[in-house]
Amino acid sequence: MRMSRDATARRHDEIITAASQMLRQRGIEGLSVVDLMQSVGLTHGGFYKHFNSKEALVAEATSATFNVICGEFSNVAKDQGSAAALKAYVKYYLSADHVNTPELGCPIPAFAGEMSRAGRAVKSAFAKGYEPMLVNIAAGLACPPEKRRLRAIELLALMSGAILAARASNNPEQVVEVLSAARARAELVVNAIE
Amino acid sequence: MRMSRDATARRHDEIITAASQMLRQRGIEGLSVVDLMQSVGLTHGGFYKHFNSKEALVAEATSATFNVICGEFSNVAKDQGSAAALKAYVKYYLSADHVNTPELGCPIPAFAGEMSRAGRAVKSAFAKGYEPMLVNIAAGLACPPEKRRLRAIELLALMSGAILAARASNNPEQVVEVLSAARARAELVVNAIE
DNA sequence: TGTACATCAGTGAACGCGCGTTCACTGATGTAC
DNA sequence: TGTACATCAGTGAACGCGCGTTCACTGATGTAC
Repeated sequence: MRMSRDATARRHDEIITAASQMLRQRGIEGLSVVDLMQSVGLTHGGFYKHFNSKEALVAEATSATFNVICGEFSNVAKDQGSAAALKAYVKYYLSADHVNTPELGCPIPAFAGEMSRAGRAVKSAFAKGYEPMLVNIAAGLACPPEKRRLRAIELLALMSGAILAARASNNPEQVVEVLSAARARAELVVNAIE
Repeated sequence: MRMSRDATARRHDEIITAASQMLRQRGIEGLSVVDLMQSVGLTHGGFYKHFNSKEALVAEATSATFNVICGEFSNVAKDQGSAAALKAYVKYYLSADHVNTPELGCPIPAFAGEMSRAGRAVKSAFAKGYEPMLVNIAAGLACPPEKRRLRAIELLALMSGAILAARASNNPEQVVEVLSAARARAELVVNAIE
């Protein structure tokens, strides 16, 4: 049965939101079209009325994920300034919460590792999403402007590597250790102390 | 036809070596038993004369991979000291070579992201392999002994995050940028300057 | 040392399963008059 | 505003494919006497 335009658009968003979470939890290869459609209460056949392929869905969901993250970041920045937004983000990024809920977290530790095997559209979406994250982070750094971009890269590498290691660990104490080590270094970088 | 004990042991090692590389190139989910056996000139049926399951193979290959890396590290350390070994490792780790040949590189950026979905044996092998890497890195740091472990964690997070980002990038200039940013920070951490 | 037998690495067909994708069909929505 | 028709989101069966795994079989190796 045909759906109204509004209903269709809402469905599309629902699917993207569900895909965004499933992607971060299970990875690209782990996301199945059947499971995804089931999770929004539909059968799999209708998937291709919304997307040309799984690749197209993953690309769109990847972009959407980065957009949501950057949107939140920018909202905090508007209210409290870039430095405060960065500090809040770093605090969240290097928290046990972020380790334990990958489906709501940063895409980098979640599925950057699959990018080398991913299709063009997905790689491109990922690269396009990575850039504004860097810009947002750089804007909140205390160091001289010309150093900010490189520092932002360092900081994001440090943080994403820490989450990657923490999630790979099977020992709760090691998770705490990794997070606190990364937090200490991140604080120095954010405040430009060295 | 039955093979000699030596031949069987050599075959086992060949399979593990091939699996170790395939694992780092394609990830756990991307490694197929058929392809693996074909790559060492055998048919897939014989796989189960060497391993109980794909899971068992991946666990063994993961351990073997970490062992090889730590072995190389220790050899350099014996010849030239821990500090020199660490510097050499950092130089290699944050090189374009490491970005471009994941099959010979560190397992962390290659497939740590799949650990949350991996089986117990694999997770355990990964965690067991991670620890000695940390010890080796810590031994080469210039900072006071009590700070070494946390610094090693930071350094490994920074480096693995940098390789993760570099490999995910589809822009050669961005790869150079990420590597040089991480190298600058890594040098400070290694030399305990701050 | 020589012979008879048990062992087992490797073969290749077959298995059930989940995957992404296709397709004929349904029926409410949107459009044209 | 009302009617007739075209559109298309969603259904559910079906497709080909690659996956991990099993199994009867082969024949050289290892073992027992």
